[in-house]
Amino acid sequence: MRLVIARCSVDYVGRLTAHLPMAPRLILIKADSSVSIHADDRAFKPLNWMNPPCKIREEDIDGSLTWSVIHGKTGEKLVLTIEEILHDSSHELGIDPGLQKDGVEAHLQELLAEHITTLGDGWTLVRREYMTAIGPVDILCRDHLGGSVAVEIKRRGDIDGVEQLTRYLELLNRDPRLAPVKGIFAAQEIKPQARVLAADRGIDCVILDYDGLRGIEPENPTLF
Amino acid sequence: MRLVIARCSVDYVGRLTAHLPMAPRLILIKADSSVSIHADDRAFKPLNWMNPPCKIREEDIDGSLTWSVIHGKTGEKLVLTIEEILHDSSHELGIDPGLQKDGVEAHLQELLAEHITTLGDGWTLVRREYMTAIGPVDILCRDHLGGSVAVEIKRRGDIDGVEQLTRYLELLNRDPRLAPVKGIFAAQEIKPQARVLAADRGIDCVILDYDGLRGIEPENPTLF
DNA sequence: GTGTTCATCTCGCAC
DNA sequence: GTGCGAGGTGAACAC
Repeated sequence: MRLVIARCSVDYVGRLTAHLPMAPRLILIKADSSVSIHADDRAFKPLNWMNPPCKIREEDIDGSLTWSVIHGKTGEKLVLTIEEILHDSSHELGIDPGLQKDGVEAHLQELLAEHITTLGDGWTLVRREYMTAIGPVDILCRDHLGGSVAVEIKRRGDIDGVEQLTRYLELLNRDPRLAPVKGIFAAQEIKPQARVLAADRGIDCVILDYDGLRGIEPENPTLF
Repeated sequence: MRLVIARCSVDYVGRLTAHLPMAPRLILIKADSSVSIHADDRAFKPLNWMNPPCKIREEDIDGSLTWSVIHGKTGEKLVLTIEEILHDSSHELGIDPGLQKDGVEAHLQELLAEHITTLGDGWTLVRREYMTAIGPVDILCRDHLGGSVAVEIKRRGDIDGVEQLTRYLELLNRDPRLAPVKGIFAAQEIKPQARVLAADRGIDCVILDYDGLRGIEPENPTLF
């Protein structure tokens, strides 16, 4: 990884056209040749960048330094014009062991499938990721009377999720072995608008208690 | 901006729980106190980060360096345990003049509004951003016969955009001053599935020629 | 490869 | 503040 602090201007031509006026910035050049330009705020997003795979060509034209970064597949172009280099250092980092995550949608699905009776006594799991022509339904199960129920799981329940479940239900209800199929929209948090739309479509809403499903004290986790 | 290359492990507890094992990485500490941890690949996304507003507390416990970053509003926590610092430098950058963009949806909307006859001879603009209860319709106009037309503009036309326009049309058609309202889905590129759904809903699709609208040679832009 | 969906999405804007 | 939509979204996973 090469760290450069420099006064530079940047031009990007690709999915859009963008320009950064001359100013001091951080330029990150990583081992995969990807380049990102950072200002002195915002943790997440660089001002400008080029994703791998790409190639960097360094040129010295009329005493002004120019770095051209070209994407290998799309031909997108990022051109840095450098007026003054204030810092330049390189470091060997090696490949990263990577991030270990917990608490995402897949895990919610897993937990709810394991504890399907959370939705009602006597309910049984048919299967997770029940395949349909337009995609997999998160969970297909049966209620205590044997009626089919399709469950759509989201971390945060939005209007889109209700639309998605609606499309699944429309399709599933064409299958005589399943019909009639009820819908349940399950999420850790459901937006009011999504709740209204769900009610209008005859879909029940269920709030998922992540920690409860894990059987852990429902308390804010602390590190130390 | 402070640049630190260090062997570190990272724990994040907040919207999810995540852990990075001990390894050499870049730690960026910006002027707004935001922190991001980068591996030696991927231009865009840090391995881990904390957005502003946040506070950093540095501690030296049992000879091992610990940086705790806590978000000011949500209480999210990022804890860095540092084993060895390989590089540490600070740089004054000042505030950035910012990115100038061109070619986004707003500009497409502007251009199409200016050249509304692109959609048909004798068509007239009613207004851009026509407000409804569920949000603004990109363009409302009238065709050569005076019939109302709602236009949804996207850079890339996806199934979501068709759903969105459908909701607007449903609402607009309840207004007796406007009904019946036709729909047009306009984008630089329209996905086949979106096209099928639009056809099914009686919505016309129009491909927007960005350079054509600008009156510029429809050629790939090159920098030099 | 293309398509679909998730994300600690981030970010901006309007109400 | 909250909601909604855009993003050069990026990234992962299925087909």
